[in-house]
This record gives sequence, C-alpha cells and structure tokens, in this order.
Amino acid sequence: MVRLSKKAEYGLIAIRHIAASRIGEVVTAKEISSIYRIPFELLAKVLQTLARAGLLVSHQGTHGGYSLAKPAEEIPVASIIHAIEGTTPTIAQCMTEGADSCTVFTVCTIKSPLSKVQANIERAFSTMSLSEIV
Amino acid sequence: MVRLSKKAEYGLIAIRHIAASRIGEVVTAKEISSIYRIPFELLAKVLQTLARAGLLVSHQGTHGGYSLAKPAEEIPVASIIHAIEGTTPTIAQCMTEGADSCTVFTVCTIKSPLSKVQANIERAFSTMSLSEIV
DNA sequence: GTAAGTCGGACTGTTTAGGTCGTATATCCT
DNA sequence: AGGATATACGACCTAAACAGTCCGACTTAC
Repeated sequence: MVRLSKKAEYGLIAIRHIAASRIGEVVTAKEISSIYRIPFELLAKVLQTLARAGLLVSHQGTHGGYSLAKPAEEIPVASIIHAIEGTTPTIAQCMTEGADSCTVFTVCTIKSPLSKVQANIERAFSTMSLSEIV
Repeated sequence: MVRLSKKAEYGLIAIRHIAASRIGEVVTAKEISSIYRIPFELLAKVLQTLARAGLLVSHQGTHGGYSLAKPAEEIPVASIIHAIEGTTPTIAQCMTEGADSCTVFTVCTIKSPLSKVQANIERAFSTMSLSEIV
C-alpha cells in the first residue's frame, strides 16, 4: 500500500549518512556503498539524481564526493523522495492525469475522499526535515 | 510514493457503489463493471476477494450478486485495502521481513523515523469508514 | 600522467501489476 | 429436466516498472 522504492530507501540512508558526517567533509559513494552494503553503481546514480535536484553538491576528481547543499533543517524528507521517484506521486491514477483519464466519465466517486488522505501523507513527509532523522 | 493499486481502486469504487445502493438489494459484478468501465474479469476477482475477507456476502445463481456483509459504518477503508492488497504493507523492506533481511547488519538508520510516517498513514485509513465516502 | 572520484547513457534480468481465459459450481425460472 | 445467469477460482499472458550492471567520458589532486 505504501512502499518506498529501493532507490528512495538508499537515497534516504545515504543522505542521512552525509548529514551525520562532519560539516565541510565530503563523503564518497564508495564509502556509503560499502558501509551499508548498497550496490555501488545504483547508489551512485541515486546520489547523482540528488545532486541534480540541488539537495547535494558533488565534488569531482580525487578526494571528491558529496556533501549537503544546505543545512539539514532545510531539507524536507519529501523533497528527497520526490527527487528520486520523479513522478509526482498521487494516490490514484485519476488524480494525476488529464480529467478524461478517469474511465468514469462523470464522477470518480472515490476521488475526493482519497485526496484528503493523500494530503495527510504528503504533509507528514513535508513537515519532517532531514535533521529529524539524523 | 503512495499509490493504490488498480485493484484497490476498483475495489473501493465497487464497494462504495454497493454501499450506496438500497439495502437488501444485491449488485452484480457486471453492473458495476459496465457503469465504471472496469474490466469485468478483474473486478470479479476483486469482489471475490472482498467476499472471502468477510466484507461482502455473495449470492450465487440467477439474480445473484454482492451486498455488504455489515453496515458501512463498521467497515474501515483500511480493511478494504488490506483485503485486496494482501501483503501487510510496510514502507520499507526492512520493516517486514526477518531482521537479517536488512543488509545493514547493525542499524537500519532510517527505520524508526519512517515507521512513524507509516503509522500515520495507517491511522488515516483506519479511522475512515466506508460510510464516510458514500 | 595516473589514480580516484563523479557523470550519464545503454543495457539486462527479474518482479509485479494488470488483464484474460477456461472451466466449475450454484441458483432461478420455465 | 434443462437452460440462463450468476459467482468461484486457478492458470496464463503481457507490458511496464524496478533493481542492478557495464562502460566510456570527464574532472581534479598529487
């Protein structure tokens, strides 16, 4: 019913690890992958995505790695998950796509009650910042 | 991030429809499938599952169909979703399976913060009964 | 210039969701 | 009795998403 993808899970673990390290220090993908036994290549991709989303800054070359782009307090958990999972997450299909994607022509009867639940979930992730899970 | 499966969506629409019909009246899978343009075979499976879970009672034979097994007030939305999705839903893999399924040997660092979010979601669905979405 | 890093696209294998098919069984009506 | 109309249920198929891999390129410190 509610499950994060492996990528999101890895991303959360990784960014939490980075947040927990001393500030100014960069952390390599290799280090994280070996500590948490996460496939290196996959983790690298996730970190790249996070960097592109502006949550991490990457430092190339020898002694390169990743560090937080901003203080942990300013990074909501929701933004991490969103960056990784890409697609805007909605609880039911009819809430994302064009109005006529809902095969029910007039009313999608369950739409409005579910949207409340969705708002709740979204809020739960948005109000929780990275600093709270370190 | 948070999306119900089609089956769950169909199940919700269907049971809501049944709940909205006059009491004592049975509704056929065919009727629901044609109204909401839901593939008949698939819907039939979902309704069977719901019947097996004790949320609906099925009436076989001519003029058969489905009706609610109990008043809508006594059917939490969560129970409908759980019945259909089967597997106990957890937000991350490490929360379901055996302790050693988490590749991180000592601590799954993100486990506890996420479990709070999960509890929230669970609560949102549990406190909402079918009667509230009719 | 070489080692240690990130970058990013292409590719593969596996799982799961969504949907279909066929057959059995129960019930009503004539 | 027998046909029409339902549910019951397992087997099957397909496409897409997910998890993971591979490889070549670029960047930077020493």
